Amino acid sequence: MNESSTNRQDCDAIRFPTSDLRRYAARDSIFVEGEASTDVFEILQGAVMVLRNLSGGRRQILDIAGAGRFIGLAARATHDCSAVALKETSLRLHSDNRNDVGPRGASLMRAIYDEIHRLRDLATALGRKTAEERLASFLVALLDDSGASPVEMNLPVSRPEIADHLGLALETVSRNFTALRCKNVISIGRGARLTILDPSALRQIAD
Amino acid sequence: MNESSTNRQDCDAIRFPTSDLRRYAARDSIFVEGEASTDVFEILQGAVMVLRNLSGGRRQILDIAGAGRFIGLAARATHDCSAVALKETSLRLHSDNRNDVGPRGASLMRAIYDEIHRLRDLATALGRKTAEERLASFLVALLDDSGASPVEMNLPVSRPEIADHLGLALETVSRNFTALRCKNVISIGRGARLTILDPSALRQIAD
DNA sequence: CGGAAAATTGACGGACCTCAAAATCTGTGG
DNA sequence: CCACAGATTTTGAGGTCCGTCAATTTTCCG
Repeated sequence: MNESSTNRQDCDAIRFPTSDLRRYAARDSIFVEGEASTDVFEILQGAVMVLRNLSGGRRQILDIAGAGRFIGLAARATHDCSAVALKETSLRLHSDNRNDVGPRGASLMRAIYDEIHRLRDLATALGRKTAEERLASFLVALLDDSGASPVEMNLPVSRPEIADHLGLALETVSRNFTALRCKNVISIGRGARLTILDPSALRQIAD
Repeated sequence: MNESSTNRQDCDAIRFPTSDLRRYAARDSIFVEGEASTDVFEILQGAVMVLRNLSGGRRQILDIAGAGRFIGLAARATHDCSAVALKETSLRLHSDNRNDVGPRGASLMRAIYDEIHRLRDLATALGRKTAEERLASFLVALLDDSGASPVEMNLPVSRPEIADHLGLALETVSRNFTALRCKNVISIGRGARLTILDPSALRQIAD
């Protein structure tokens, strides 16, 4: 029942069938839980979310990754989660050669270690942090991802997606955005625009 | 103010200074968050928990690992979490040679991939599962860890530790043990003794 | 400008937490 | 073997943070 844009078979994804480059439009599926896994993807442009689906329409967004990041890591026979493009995205394929010891193998290894670190952060937030602490942690992670200190940024995802990343209801996310704004820690602009007014206060709240 | 048994410097841990084997008593610290990380440990006997500490005495137990498992994976300059022995435990040290392509490197790689898979399971449980679903998921993981299908098992951890693993209060854990018992899914014996009466029902609840 | 989508805000309820007491288990000594 | 004390687990009562449902406001975009 879904329109073709969410289907890998007939979208931009295979525009370069003989190349190791692939392009996706917003909401395009990159890979699906249970699918045979062969490759690792490097994000050249755009953004991707990695998620698990549960019964009852529930979902957990495990990662929100931008340019420079790898996805599809650590799959053995099949993927244990799905990946969806958040906007126009181009990926480079890397055959998952675990025995590659050269510079490419080293950067994959580093990416795998970062993945574990991020998942530990996420599990700690989901298990033992309050809603406000989770939101602050999320914003700090975005801040750190973006290299230097871009006090002003564009949120890569909307409220429902932040909620499914932080294990909250979207209304709770909205309420805590407001709470942080009232404390003058952030400033909320039009649409996805957001300014971190007080990064150190944000980090302190994030704990 | 703590007795020496919780201190790495003066416990059994360095009984074999020139060997790659180390022994720990229950509650001994194996490594601590922030500590320089050099090696990976293979659990030969015993059990270990890996955890993060937060402000306010909160903690998140990220992993509960038994014999055959590796811990200390994915540390770069320093460990990003701590590890504590749950009982008498012996570990073998592996220098973390990421460029090892041989059989040892392959088994480390497999362990790293398993680690990521487990962390994704945990994050999904903590973010989007109910208390009963989390407890069922925990018991299913123990069941699968233990190889075949040992319908009868010994819980490696007590109620407070299960609570800090599942992001719940210990009373909530206890109440949900009772709930599963009332549904005839499990049977609770003396001490840490526990019997899985209906594994498939347990898996269904775990979702 | 105008309709639809997204975000915010409000009221209320529920799942889980906190505090507290009772029950059970463990280990020690008589 | 039993008694007793401490620790662990279970059970109970009440409170709170967050979820659900719903209305309003703001933003998006043709």
